[in-house]
Amino acid sequence: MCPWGSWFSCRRNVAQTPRPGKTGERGKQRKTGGNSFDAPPEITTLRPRCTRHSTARWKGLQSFRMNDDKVSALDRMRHSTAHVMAAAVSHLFEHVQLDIGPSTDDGFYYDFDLPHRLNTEDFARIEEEMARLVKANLPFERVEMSRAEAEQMLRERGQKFKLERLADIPAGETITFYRCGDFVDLCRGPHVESTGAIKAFKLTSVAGSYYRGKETNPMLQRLYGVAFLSEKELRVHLMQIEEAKKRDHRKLGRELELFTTEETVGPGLVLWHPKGARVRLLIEDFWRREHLKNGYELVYTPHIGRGHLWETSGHLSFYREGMYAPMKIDEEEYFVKPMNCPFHIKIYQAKKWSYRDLPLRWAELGTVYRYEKAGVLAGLFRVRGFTQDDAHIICTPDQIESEILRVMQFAKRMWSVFGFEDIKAYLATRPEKAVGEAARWEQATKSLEHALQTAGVPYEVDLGGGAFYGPKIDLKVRDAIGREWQVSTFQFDFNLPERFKLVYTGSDGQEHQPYMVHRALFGSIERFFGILVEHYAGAFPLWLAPEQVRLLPLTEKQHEFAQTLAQQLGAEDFRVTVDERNEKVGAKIRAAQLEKIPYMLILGPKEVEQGLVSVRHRSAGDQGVMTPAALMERLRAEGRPGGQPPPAKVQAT
RNA sequence: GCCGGCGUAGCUCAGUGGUAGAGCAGCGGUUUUGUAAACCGCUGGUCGGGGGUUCGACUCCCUCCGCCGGCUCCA
Repeated sequence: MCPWGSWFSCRRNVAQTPRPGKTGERGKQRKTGGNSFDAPPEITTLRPRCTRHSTARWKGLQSFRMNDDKVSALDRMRHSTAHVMAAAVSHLFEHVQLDIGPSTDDGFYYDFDLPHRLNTEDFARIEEEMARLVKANLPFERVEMSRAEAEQMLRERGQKFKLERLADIPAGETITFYRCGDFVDLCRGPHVESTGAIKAFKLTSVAGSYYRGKETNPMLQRLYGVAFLSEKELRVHLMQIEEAKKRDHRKLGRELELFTTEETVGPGLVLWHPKGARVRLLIEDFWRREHLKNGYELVYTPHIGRGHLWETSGHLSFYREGMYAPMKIDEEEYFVKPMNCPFHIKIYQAKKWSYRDLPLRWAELGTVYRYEKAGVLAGLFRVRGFTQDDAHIICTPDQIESEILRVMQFAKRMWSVFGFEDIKAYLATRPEKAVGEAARWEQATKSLEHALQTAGVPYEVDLGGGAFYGPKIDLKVRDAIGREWQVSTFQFDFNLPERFKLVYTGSDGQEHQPYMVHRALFGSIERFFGILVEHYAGAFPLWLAPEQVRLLPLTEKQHEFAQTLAQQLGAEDFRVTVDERNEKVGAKIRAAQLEKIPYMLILGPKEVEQGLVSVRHRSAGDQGVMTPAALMERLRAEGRPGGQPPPAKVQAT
């Protein structure tokens, strides 16, 4: 079983996260879901705002609960707003069963069961009723009760979920209710003094959610809202949501003709259009060159393999639901690959290796196919066919530490080229059920931690959060608008070397089992591309722009000059087109701006006469005239991977 | 997979049971244009697919597909 299981899960966490605009609250759910009752917020401070995938199973973190006095005023207010919303819903609808209603990263939610199907048209009424309760400035009153009293009260009110939540509260713990007007809720608190403290809120969405997050449980209706301490903050938040929407890679992907998916092709299967394919090619070329520079060899492996291989690897027994049905070839079953590792292992096994040959670093942009449930597919973030930027490192025990450090530094540099400087790491250690000797786990975990310390990457430890086959490091990066993305992963694997009986000959002439590390820097090229589109808001830096320069002749009298220039630029490997349409230059500029082309050259009679170009940059605006040579020098400087764009001047796009 | 919403031209969107519309894009003309949209004309649709109700369905019902927001799954 492959190592990518846990990588897989990280990816899922990310992919599942709300679209921009509904930033980050969902992560909270799982944390609160298992709690005994209407839970107060837990550690929001560990995650920056807009964390989009913090659903992560940080078991270590989960056990940590904030004390009441540490709950921020904002969280307290949001939690109280959830109660007010629950009160409003109880007033407006019949037979409301309450579950829980915690605060989230930017607001709150409350889970209910009621016969009426809530929809967005109900929001106005609910908000109105909430506003009424806020205006009445009703006090929140804390009420302690004995378990018997609490049970009786909940039973009288017919609150079956609350009764179950009550039963979860450990014996000896104080049982508290909060009363606000006629609304009483089993809740640990704390709350604001009175509803008047609630300043600015808005209901945002309604969604189904399983009771206690269990698929077999009934599905409740969850109302989400956002809440802030002032109207102004709420407005700013709503504007940020708008900004995130503008960056949605699915929208930009279509507008900029980068990629599409198509119903008759199948969901989760990506069609790369020429412009998107060009960007992808540039990314992949860069990736390959960097890997070769960094001591990797590149390999290629097939898309399908015999069933026997996947039996040995363990995929068929442990991962089959993620794999597509086999195809029969010459009476033999073949499977489309969900992972690349077994093939890399087979390359290793093609000959005998000595300790002198190690470490081996083999990389592949391997396209894999995995079954994903229909409901979870999302743009490029969650697809059924994708390309891993995969590599496997096979080394001796005394090489692992330097190898891990090397990978860490490699990742840092790669991310920085794409403008991601803010990186955080999560070290996941041995879970209860695990394969591999304890000593190996310990050595591997230590080497991971040392690498993090040496590389100076801030990290948190997720105790027991590793996959059963080995410890791992996951990296998160922060994008241009502050959202976090789970991206790279480095995972030890004590399982596959065992299953495939991997060996090398040591200096003692004996056979030893090598260490194996799986790593992906970008995760999946598709998803990385989607992140990049949102990070750059579609305005790729010069080196990645599918079209770098567009020449805009004023009239057809300048076409010839434009073509000559275009040829010169093309000869220098710049990606150039000429807009020869019968349009005014303003219209040509507008088109180029909307296509987010970095440079526009306006060519009129003056330029032709003097042999100059009038340069306009998509964000810096009019740059004046210069010689073609000067322009090319500038393009070369800016057009290196990671090259700096000119200072941006505010410009409406 | 589950809950809710949505699906009308390439795109964005009007259209509440009685002959399918607009803007943009595209195409053809006119215009020869100086840093974010010239003007005129034309083309373009099984109203996501299938079934049903009805004299008549884009509109109402059922079902399937896809998309969006969540939940779940994620060895």
